[in-house]
Amino acid sequence: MPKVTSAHKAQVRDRIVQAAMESFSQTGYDKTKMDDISRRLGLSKGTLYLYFKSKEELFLGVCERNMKAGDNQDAHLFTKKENAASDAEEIYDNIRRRERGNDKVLLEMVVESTRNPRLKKVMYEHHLKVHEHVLEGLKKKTEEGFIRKDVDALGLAMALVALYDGLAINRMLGVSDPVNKRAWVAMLKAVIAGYSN
Amino acid sequence: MPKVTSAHKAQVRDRIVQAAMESFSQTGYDKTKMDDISRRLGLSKGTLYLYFKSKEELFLGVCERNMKAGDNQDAHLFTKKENAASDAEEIYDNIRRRERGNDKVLLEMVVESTRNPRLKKVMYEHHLKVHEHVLEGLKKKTEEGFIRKDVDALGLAMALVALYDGLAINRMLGVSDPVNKRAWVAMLKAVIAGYSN
Amino acid sequence: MPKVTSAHKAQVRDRIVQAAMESFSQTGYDKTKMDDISRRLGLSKGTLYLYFKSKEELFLGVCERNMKAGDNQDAHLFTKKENAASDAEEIYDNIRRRERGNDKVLLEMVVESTRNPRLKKVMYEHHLKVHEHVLEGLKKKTEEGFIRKDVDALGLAMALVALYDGLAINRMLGVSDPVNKRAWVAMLKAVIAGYSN
Amino acid sequence: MPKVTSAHKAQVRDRIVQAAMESFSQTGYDKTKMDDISRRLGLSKGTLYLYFKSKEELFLGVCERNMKAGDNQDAHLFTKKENAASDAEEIYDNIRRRERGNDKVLLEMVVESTRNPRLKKVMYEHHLKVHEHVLEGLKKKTEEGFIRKDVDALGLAMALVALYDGLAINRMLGVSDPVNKRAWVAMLKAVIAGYSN
DNA sequence: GATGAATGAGCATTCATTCAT
DNA sequence: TATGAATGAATGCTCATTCAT
Repeated sequence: MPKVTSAHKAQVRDRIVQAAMESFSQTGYDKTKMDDISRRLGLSKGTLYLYFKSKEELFLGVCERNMKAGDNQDAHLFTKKENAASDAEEIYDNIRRRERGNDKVLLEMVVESTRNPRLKKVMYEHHLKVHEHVLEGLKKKTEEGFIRKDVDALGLAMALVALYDGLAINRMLGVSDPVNKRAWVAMLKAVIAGYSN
Repeated sequence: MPKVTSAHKAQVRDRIVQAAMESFSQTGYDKTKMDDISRRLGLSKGTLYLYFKSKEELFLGVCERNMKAGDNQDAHLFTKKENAASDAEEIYDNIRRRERGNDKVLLEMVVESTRNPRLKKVMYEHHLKVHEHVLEGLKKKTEEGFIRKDVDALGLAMALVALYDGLAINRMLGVSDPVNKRAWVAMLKAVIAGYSN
Repeated sequence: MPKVTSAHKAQVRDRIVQAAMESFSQTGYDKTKMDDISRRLGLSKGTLYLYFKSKEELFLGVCERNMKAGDNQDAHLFTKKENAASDAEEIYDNIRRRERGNDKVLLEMVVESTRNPRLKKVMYEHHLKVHEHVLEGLKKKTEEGFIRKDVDALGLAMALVALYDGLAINRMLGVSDPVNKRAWVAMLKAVIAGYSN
Repeated sequence: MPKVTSAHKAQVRDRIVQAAMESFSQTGYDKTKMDDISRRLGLSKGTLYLYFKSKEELFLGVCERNMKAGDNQDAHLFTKKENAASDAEEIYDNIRRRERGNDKVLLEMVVESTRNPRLKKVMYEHHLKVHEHVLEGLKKKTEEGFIRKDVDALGLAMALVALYDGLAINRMLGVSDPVNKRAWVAMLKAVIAGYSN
């Protein structure tokens, strides 16, 4: 995937992606100028084009990196019914921590993806992976006897991800994290109450 | 707010907003050209500026209209525990039906709102209204004895809205409606199982 | 010259020219919008086009009117050597009074005339008339024996007009009227001292 | 003030100002298109914006340059009474020579300055400098005993400048240089006759 | 005659991209 | 490799002018 292979190149490429992500986050894809990114890096505009063929390609680079990060991190999951509330909070915090800074680009990415098939594919596949990851966790809990066997685990996994994504939208609109957490907890408690043994 | 006031003018204004919404939905705010919108309408570019003093103002017009539409529509709610699944589906379908065509702009609007305080305010306030609306429904169900009294109704209301919003993101990424509905149902069943008497 | 002949028409035409002159004075030809003029008049934009075929034509109307106004007014002239200073002041004041409000358009007109042959012609001819008018005055004074016979009266006449025009430029730049008058008086005293008997 | 600083850049900047001056002179500020200027230079439109951030800024660049040029050049002044006429002619020619090409923009500048405070300031200050410069010359002549001590030297200096400016207006209107010179000479002879010892 | 909504050519400005050094 | 000056297509917005009512 990297255009250039020496260690140094890979490093520069990484710095560019990082700076681009910050810019895209703050200003949005369209409103971010290549100039902004290069200035943020202390590099010349021309250099960006040594590593990425176009602005769009750079954006895809950012997206791909975001899709990779944290892929395999283990989400902490429920322990026992009584701890539902505090467990739920911890889960929320964990996910939040992982993506510090990402959230705005993520939305941006979703919006862009409706017009960019390649991006859509990358994101769709990543989404599936996340679903599977959560599903994995749920299955483990089912095997441990924590969750009832007749639950639609995949449906629930997808819903949990969607819930989290929806709270990201709240955050964009200025809803504070504690309030979001409250919504998350209220829902998770319902899930545990309803689906656990 | 309307620059021109006669009945006919209000109608033209509406057509413009409608066309703009379609364009913004399909192409995104930045990539939509004023020319596109006017061409879609069969009007001249100049005319747009008789009704909206800038592209941004037009976008806000679209946003405000979206925020208004369906404000007071009653969401069908749960009937009895046994019907949980089919009720959930119906709710989902109801909301979906209301916003046909809107979903993409909505995301676009969220993204833009992070940079436009005025838009952010409009959307935040609308969000609150939606929360209250759902809360109202939950309270009625609580009074009817369908939902347990110790439930954090507001938290749950917010979570339901967030869940729905999150599924909108899924849709953007190409997740099919039936699959989304499955996630929604899985979650709602959990809520009913966990929170209803 | 008037496009329409009934008394009422002529009157409307006059009001338009007057309003246009004010607008052109304040904002300059290019920056003045037809809208500004019509709004100032409380007439519709379309109406302007019933009286003038184009913006440029309207500007010419303004110019022609300016060129006509005050053509035959008699400038007060020198009385006797001893009164030179006060006479000079009075002359200056007289001319000033005549053109209240005009000065800015006049400059504007000169600038435009370099690109508009028809306007140039109108103004050039007017200029000649003014020269002749002043020349007339000087000749009378020569006959009265106040001015020496060997003076180049036409050259002097032109110079007096130019001096006055130059002071108009000063005014544009913010030089106050008293200061301008001082310059005028200093020069006129020299002329009287040097050329009178 | 220059956006770019290397030697080569300064040179390009100069070429731009020069070309802009020519265009503004010929076509006037408003009617000159950025395209015209860039085409005249054989540069792209975008390049202009590397050196000046807007059309207005470029116009100010032209103005500032015009205000600087020839600031300290010494005007030849009167020698003796008998030479009044030829001296006057020479003075006129000298000033004329200095400003070849400028005259139209100067008028344009005056007109614009009534709407642009920054420009007004630049021009007003330059005007003062010119007045002082001429005053200096007159004072020297007074000390040399050529001019009478009781003359209002500052008033006279201002009047001389105004006379010259007024002749510039004549030129715009198509009055030929010889004719203008005749007016100038007629007036200067009067001054010398009236004010010299 | 009068109106003012509609028009669309015109223009300043921006910014992704290239390329000579 | 790295640079950043130069490019020019693209686009939001303006405003003189027209014309149906």
